[in-house]
Amino acid sequence: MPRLTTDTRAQAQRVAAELFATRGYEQTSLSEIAGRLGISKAALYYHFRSKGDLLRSLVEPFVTDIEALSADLPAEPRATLEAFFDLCYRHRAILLGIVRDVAVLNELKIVDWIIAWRTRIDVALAGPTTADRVRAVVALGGLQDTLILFADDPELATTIRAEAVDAALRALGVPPA
Amino acid sequence: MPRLTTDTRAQAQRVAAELFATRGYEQTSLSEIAGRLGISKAALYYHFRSKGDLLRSLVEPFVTDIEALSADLPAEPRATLEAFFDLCYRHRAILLGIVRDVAVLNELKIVDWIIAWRTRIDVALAGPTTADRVRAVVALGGLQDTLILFADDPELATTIRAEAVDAALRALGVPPA
DNA sequence: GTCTATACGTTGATAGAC
DNA sequence: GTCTATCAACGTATAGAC
Repeated sequence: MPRLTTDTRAQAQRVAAELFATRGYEQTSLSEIAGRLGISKAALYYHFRSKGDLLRSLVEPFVTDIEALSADLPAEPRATLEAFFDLCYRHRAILLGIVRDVAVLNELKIVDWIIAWRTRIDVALAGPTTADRVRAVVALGGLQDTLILFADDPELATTIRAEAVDAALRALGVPPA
Repeated sequence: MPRLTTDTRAQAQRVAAELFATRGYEQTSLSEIAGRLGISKAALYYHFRSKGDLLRSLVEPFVTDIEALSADLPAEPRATLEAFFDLCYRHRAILLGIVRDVAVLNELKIVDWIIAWRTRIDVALAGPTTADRVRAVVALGGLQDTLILFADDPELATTIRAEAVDAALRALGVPPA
């Protein structure tokens, strides 16, 4: 017998991710999540120690993937930008949630970690000086904004990806191959 | 006799802008604002009808300036990008607050307005097709990210501005003059 | 203009029955 | 695993004295 969605924990994560993405973390109450699942708030506490714990369980796969990427960055700038785009695309649900309520990064206490990670990619992409970093910020930041502003566009992973990577590459100031 | 900071209302706005920028809107309580001012929570309600009203009073000048710019856009892409940067720079305090907690845009009920305004600038800068808009998003988004990530850098308005505008211009794909 | 006091809702979280 | 019941803490907002 195939089990479809029997796992309450996984369902709660799905619903939470969706609500966080639209309302933001703080604006989403556990009552609301429980309500959608048709269970009580207290039942949620059987599956998650706290609200922050639920959030952490969503962000964790994202963090793991980022670690993997930044530990093994491609040599070519274009490949790096594509890998970055694809990674953010895969985790676009939780990415939207974070963008919607950046303050959660404080709660997660991973702000320093994020800065370190971004800096590593920035330097690898553009170089160590401030001017280099500015170019990297425009490129990566712009690329990421694409994922947010075209979040609902069905062509996000194809047409838009290609055009966005091209634009980011130009922003970087890398001579065309 | 010179009046320095006698106006409680203005002081409240100053403190609120600062707290919103660091904690985000929802995370900032009126008690905290009142506490910093050395007055009571209730006293705040003399100056502002509600918490949302206080927020609106901060965002209003930003909105006004954006209206002015988008009603009279420069002809040259570079000038447009510079004007956009300078506008965001002038209002960087409240901009940071919004970024910190994008959900406030729902509260302000200006989401549709923002989308319309961004679209207008995007089209003027790059053109009407989706591909055009992607380039514009990378350019403007990247530019704006610069203001956030280098918010504390003293060279933001000078060196960084120049480098960022150049990068955004390249992202746009405009042939160098 | 600012205060104290208070009303009233909602939140995250816990205890204990089933 | 899920429930009901309950908690303390904090939120916005109001009433009325000074």
